[in-house]
Amino acid sequence: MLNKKQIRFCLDEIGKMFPDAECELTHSNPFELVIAVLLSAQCTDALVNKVTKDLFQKYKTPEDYLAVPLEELQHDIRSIGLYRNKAKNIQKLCTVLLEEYSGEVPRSKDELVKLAGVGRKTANVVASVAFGEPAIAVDTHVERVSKRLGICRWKDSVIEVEETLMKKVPKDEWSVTHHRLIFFGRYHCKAKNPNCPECPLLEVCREGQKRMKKRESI
DNA sequence: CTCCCGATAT
DNA sequence: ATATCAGGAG
Repeated sequence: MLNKKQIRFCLDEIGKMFPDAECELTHSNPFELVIAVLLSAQCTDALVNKVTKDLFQKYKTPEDYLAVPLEELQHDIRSIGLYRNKAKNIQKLCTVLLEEYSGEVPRSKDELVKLAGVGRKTANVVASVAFGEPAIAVDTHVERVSKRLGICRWKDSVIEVEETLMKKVPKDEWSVTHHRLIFFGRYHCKAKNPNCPECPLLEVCREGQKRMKKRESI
């Protein structure tokens, strides 16, 4: 496990690598962001953006998503994958938005996670990106990177990872750090071929050092 | 825990 | 061919 100083080093170095890390899901309001993040489960941002380009032209409001049959919405998001669950959740979510929140996206995480298809990660993203609340959404990248670096333990659950990050990262850096960890995981510390040889964190990364040794022996 | 699921990179 | 992708619900 990394100590406080080592974690500070990691955050600073990752900050240098990705100073402008931000949400890559295209959206122009909180409602579009909720839809985009919901769609992004187990799917790349690039593909979500490709689909939402047309989707957001056709559907502007919760009413619009409820005005078409479920099958039509399924068809419109089919290329995303998991489209049956996602289409159903979007219509459920829109119903609740209209009935409980007069068509607006609620700001608090507690309200957000109650919406269909919105779990802890999505709620954190929306709270952070749309409403400026300090939050650390733990997705596949944040989890993998935190575990490889030794910011948390390998066996930690996503909630434990989130709690550890909130404890070890200053609150005013939560949102930036969250995005930088995603960029680091997406473009450098990738699931398949992490770029350990060119990693500025190699000196503190046990996983990276392990992988480098494995390379030498081949 | 399993299921949902197509697109893309490797 | 197979792993992976800004997960969530039952």
